[in-house]
Amino acid sequence: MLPHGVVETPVFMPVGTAASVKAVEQGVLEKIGADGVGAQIILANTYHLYLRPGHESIARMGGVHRFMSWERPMLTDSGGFQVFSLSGLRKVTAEGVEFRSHLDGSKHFFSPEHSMDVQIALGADIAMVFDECVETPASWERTRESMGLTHAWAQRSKDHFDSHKHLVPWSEGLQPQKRKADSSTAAAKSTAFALDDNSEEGQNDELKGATQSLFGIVQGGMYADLRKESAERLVEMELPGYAIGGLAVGEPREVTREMIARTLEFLPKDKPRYVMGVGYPDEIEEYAKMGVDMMDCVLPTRAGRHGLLFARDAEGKIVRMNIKRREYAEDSGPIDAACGCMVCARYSRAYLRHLFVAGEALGLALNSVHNL
RNA sequence: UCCUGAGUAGCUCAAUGGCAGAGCAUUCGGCUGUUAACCGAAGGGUUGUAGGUUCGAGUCCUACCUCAGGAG
Repeated sequence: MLPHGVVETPVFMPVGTAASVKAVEQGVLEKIGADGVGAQIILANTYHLYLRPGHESIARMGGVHRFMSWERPMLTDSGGFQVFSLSGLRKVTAEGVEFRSHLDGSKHFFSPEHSMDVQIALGADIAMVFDECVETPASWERTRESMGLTHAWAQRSKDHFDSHKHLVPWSEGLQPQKRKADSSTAAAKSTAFALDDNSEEGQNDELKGATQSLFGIVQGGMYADLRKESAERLVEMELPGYAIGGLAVGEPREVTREMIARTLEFLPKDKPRYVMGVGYPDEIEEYAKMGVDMMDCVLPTRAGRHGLLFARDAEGKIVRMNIKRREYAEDSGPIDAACGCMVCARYSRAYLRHLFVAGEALGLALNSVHNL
């Protein structure tokens, strides 16, 4: 149970880094699916929102939910990955990370405690522990050292979070989404979404008791023994959910799958298990079948903005469609006849190609919606 | 009719007399906890035409053609 509602799993979370799932308006995001139901939960980013417009400003504006008018659950990434991936000048110590803003070069310092303060202020339904993502490839020794830092930071994140988290944050002015309750999140493997704005009375009261949650992040690079150690160490902290981080950073798919499998077996099945940063549509399907409950990825939206669409061939296999290709110039068919999304129901490949080639913003939005 | 300026890739333009290039466009590829409506590759030329000078001419000279501006 999250402050802004129930999330049915397995679930894919669109990435909305700067309080925006790029090119997709919130009202559309809520109902993009074939069944008229859209994203259940989105991801926003601590690092980016801290730098701009600033978490304190967002808190004064009523939190991310009210700020961006998103009434459903939201998860915030802790900023650890951003510090790793885009801050050229950074200094990691046991205390935290000193880094320079990619916007203006100004110096900043993130500790686990500070990351928690920012995520709490943003009003995240689910916050993530502040972790360090090790580069790939990295030696076993380097990976283990980094993993140890992540564990220490996870404990500090939890200690700080537990004494500061909010009840139903910043949502006084917005009605929480009312939807069918399903407490067995990890067990629910149905792909049918059951969000319902007309569910029974009393749902609001139940939601009001929900607090922000903090998930742990398993690291350990590409070493199964370290993955096991990391998972066990985090499970000892008794967090409400666990993520598998540090994957899909350049390693082969087989390695990703292997690391996920070798981590899942040490994570409790009755809590959400979240693989961060994946993936391709077929990967999402595969990992969900392996028992992963949550995934997020920029791919559907970024690829969409870049003209790469995902569709299924006659055999149901996922295929890539580069919509700018000449062959679609007068193709009156939908992206994917079996898709049923609001884009496939209405627009042709030829039109989408035209929009993309002409640089029309609508094309970016429609491509993103289809991929999501 | 005369004067001036300009003619180089599909377009807009570079290139001290010394290997003819860029941007855009075109065609294709890439994208995994977003610095990304982004990044990359490829194709594309008798440098307006005809002569001349020179070891060597997109570049200098002559004539012509086309376009723009000006004068009459």
